[in-house]
Amino acid sequence: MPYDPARHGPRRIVGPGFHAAVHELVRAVPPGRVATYGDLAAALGNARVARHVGFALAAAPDDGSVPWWRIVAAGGRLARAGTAAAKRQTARLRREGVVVRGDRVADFGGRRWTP
DNA sequence: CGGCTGACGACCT
DNA sequence: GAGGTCGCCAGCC
Repeated sequence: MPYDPARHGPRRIVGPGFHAAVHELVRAVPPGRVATYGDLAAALGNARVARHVGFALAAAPDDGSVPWWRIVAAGGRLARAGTAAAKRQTARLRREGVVVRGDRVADFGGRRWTP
């Protein structure tokens, strides 16, 4: 289906360096707080590229310089629930005082942080 | 240059 | 709630 502004809304270009831009934003999330993929995508100018935020995190260095564990899916859900990555994320969040029940962040409304 | 690969989100049945 | 569709596009080969 071709792009149709009436159906799909205004097209916005994310542009090159997207991963780096995501990493920058993620570094700004304070400890004990969480942000969503969609929020970061919106902050980057295109709410539809939430997926790419995820891809950018997958490519992020896992050395602590990018706190990827503070990024959750819409509604406070953990992405990739049940995987080893999700377990690691849960452990790291709890270490910061974030309560996680099952695959969800408790009190998501109060924990949510947006750029 | 073409094809493939994806940490999502909104919406539908 | 559970499961499927589709839009979205940078980065890597």
